[in-house]
Amino acid sequence: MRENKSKYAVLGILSMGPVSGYDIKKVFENIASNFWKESYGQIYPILKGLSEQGLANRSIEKQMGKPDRHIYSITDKGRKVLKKWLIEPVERQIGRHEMPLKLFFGLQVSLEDNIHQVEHFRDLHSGELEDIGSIEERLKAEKVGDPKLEFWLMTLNYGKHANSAILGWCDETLARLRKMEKKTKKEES
Amino acid sequence: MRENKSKYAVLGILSMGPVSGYDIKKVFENIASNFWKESYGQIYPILKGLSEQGLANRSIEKQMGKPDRHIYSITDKGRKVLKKWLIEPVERQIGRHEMPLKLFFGLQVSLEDNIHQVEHFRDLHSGELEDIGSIEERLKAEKVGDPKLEFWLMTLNYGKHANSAILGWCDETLARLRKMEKKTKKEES
DNA sequence: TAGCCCATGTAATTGGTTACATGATTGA
DNA sequence: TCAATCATGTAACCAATTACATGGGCTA
Repeated sequence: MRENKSKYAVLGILSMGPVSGYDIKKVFENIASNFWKESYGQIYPILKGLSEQGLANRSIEKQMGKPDRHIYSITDKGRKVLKKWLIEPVERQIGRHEMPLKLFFGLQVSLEDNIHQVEHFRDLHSGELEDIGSIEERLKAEKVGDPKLEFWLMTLNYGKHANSAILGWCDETLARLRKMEKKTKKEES
Repeated sequence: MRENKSKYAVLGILSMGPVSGYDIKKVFENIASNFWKESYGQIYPILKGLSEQGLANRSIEKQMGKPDRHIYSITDKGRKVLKKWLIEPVERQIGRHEMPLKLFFGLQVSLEDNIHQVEHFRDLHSGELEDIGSIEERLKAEKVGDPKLEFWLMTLNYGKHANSAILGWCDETLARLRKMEKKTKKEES
């Protein structure tokens, strides 16, 4: 089964209050960037579909000097559909991870090349960890007393665990690769 | 830039020795299932493309009582293209993680529902950890002395770190959800 | 005898990104 | 004055899965 998760992601944002397609993109970029993303090419057609299926209603908000905002609100039917999806058990999904794939073919390049690749990969993820940290601080300040905050912090914590684990793996892997490097140098001499 | 990584994944398998499309699928399923997968719908057209571009050569192996095997071998040009990709730095990729997405909308369902979901998610990943363990033992026995072994173990270690981190997150998250549950019960009484 | 393994491939469909089109306002 | 932000949407394209088509041999 290949369900359209984007549809539920959008419906989920609507469940927290009426927003525009533009706003939805912003939420994913600014709060949930750590585990989700959506492009406009998905969001706008989905919003159209949701209102056609009676899962959301559209109203237009006029602004001066700026384009009109198309605001969508979730309907009772929409909320029901969302809840049904939320309690459905998640399925196992095999992601595609480029870093281990490249290392799987590591014999094709030099140990030095492999080391550079892992070092670069480590940098990417330590940057991500920092980003999560700043989102966390911002939310803790902005959302005091908001009942959503506790759930949002849990999703940020997911990113913290995932990225720290990768840093740990990088360090172990770099140590192993450097050990191999020393060994081959010894054998050469 | 939206590069075709499947092409390099297939080329990478060919770099380790001549194989058929069927074999390639098996390698991903039995050794690399932890970080990669390919469907026949991708593999066969890619192999066709590779031989058209001079990156692989095809030969046919006849078998009795079984269908012919179409064996592909990598060419020098193919090996060069693969190496170029292997040393290119990996890009940051925002995956889509359904579990934190659902938790992001956690307010829409009961704490109990959230707990069930996380418990189920935990089971999935502890199963995955076990799978990785058995692949590791099998490889250690089968591939003694093979220079690829060390690299393959590093990719398995990636899965170990990633999955252990998720288990840790699940435990923390379950504790937090249960604490919230107790608190709401107290408030009700 | 039902179902899985062997083995190759194509066609249909869905999922997702990127480019394009439009245009005013604001800040560096 | 250049770039960014605000704001909505479509069209073209690429990536990937699933279903379909074929068919013999093996095993529970």
